[in-house]
Amino acid sequence: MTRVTALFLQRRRRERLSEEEKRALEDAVAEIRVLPARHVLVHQGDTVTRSTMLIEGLMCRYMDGRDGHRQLVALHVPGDFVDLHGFPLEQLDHDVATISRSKVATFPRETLLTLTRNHPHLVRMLWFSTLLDAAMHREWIFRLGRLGAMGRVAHFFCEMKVRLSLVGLSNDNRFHLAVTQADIAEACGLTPVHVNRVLRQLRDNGQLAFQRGMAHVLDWHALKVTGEFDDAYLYVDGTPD
Amino acid sequence: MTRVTALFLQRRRRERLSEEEKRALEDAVAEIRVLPARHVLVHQGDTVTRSTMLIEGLMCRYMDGRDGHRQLVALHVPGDFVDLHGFPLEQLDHDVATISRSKVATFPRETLLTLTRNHPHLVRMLWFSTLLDAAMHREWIFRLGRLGAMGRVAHFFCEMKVRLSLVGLSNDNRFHLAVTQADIAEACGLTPVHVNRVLRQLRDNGQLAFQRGMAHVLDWHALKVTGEFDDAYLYVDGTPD
DNA sequence: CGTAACATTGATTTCTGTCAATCCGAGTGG
DNA sequence: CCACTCGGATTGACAGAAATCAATGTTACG
Repeated sequence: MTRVTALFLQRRRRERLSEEEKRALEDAVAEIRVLPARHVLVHQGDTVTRSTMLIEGLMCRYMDGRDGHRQLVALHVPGDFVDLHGFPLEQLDHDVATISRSKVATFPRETLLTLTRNHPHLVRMLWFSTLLDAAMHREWIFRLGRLGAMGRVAHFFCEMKVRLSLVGLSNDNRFHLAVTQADIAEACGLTPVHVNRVLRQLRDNGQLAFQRGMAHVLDWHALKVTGEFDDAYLYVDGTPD
Repeated sequence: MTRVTALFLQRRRRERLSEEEKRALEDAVAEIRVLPARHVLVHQGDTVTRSTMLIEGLMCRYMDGRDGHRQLVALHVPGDFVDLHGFPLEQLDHDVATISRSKVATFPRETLLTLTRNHPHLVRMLWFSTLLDAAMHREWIFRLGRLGAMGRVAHFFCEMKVRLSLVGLSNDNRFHLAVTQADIAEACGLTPVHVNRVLRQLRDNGQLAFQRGMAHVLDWHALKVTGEFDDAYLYVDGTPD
């Protein structure tokens, strides 16, 4: 029997979850839903009464600027909790939305509270998963603060390739990523027009081809150099699961 | 008797710590040390055997780029844990260092593990404090991705003013912040030269004066507008503005 | 087949980085 | 007490990167 939570922390460097813990987490799922593309799940300031894990699809977290421009602060792939930060914080400081059509599992806040009482070790795993988000946030800060446009886009694709690989959604050098150039722009702090030019350069350089939601890494080493990418911050587990 | 941990989560929107929890946290302090300015406390990749709370001074977390440029990912004021992320993560993905001479309290990892077993509610407060860091990371992503140079520097000073106020280090519109223009540049993803020009503009605009480590907010409202600043992400407890 | 969303391209402007010099203030030693 | 030095701050001239403005092209889909 495959569990909807099977991808949670998959292949991450961490203590193992016991069978009992896995079952407890699985049993905490109250509901499984499908959300349409471009659907806002949580609004900034909402009081959080449940947490959500992404099972299939692509979701993001973002903040709004005064001029209406959005800045993505996270992109979520299957296996990620998309709003677990709201569990200790009780309110969220940002919006959470789908990018493509997504299947999600819902964990009621009350059930999670019970879990934390009965499974202290599982709590540390949940905590760990939110700190993985924080580590990715830090890397995004680095990306935006220190890299030029080429580096930012290259770094973005490097991260997505590794994260999708971890959950079995990229085997060779291709992977599906249902984002538009405008989404990439919102993630990388650029304009869509400039993202377009950068993608062309990466293609012409023979590093990366991206079109219609399909990324093809042409030269992984070169792409990592361009994006100054090192996957240490993703806490990938060396040992097989 | 004042506790060294008295400033922890001070004036943050959260459940209260009981007297017993406060005592347990205080008792977990193994050592109090003074670190010189510009001293690296934790290196990227180090295995974390203890956690550190800043009592007095100013510290930062940063990542190194290939060309030797640093990017700050966090700035810490008294009352902050500077490396609590390392407790669940076990290793850190970034460096932690002092900016000015700092007094810190040390919590051995083992002691914290015991705490988490005996005080489940306190664990959620520690978790909360790391997610406050994550919320600040997100705001920094927004700052870098969506604001121009003026906005970034204005936003930076807005955040520091609010955070220092929370721990009693800014009463009127002045506060001491022992950073150089180069530090501000590393936090805001700019060059020191450009930070200098922006500071001059902010001074000429009558919004902010900063010299020799002393910031003077001349027009709080205007500064917040320039930095598109809203303190919601700091989870301040019952703030009058 | 028409429409809307997305992608592409070129021309131009604006902003920030780079380079290079100078200035200033605090602490130091003669 | 006064040169000296050094880190940090300041300024100006210039180059380069990315934004902006404005079309045009392409694809998916009802």
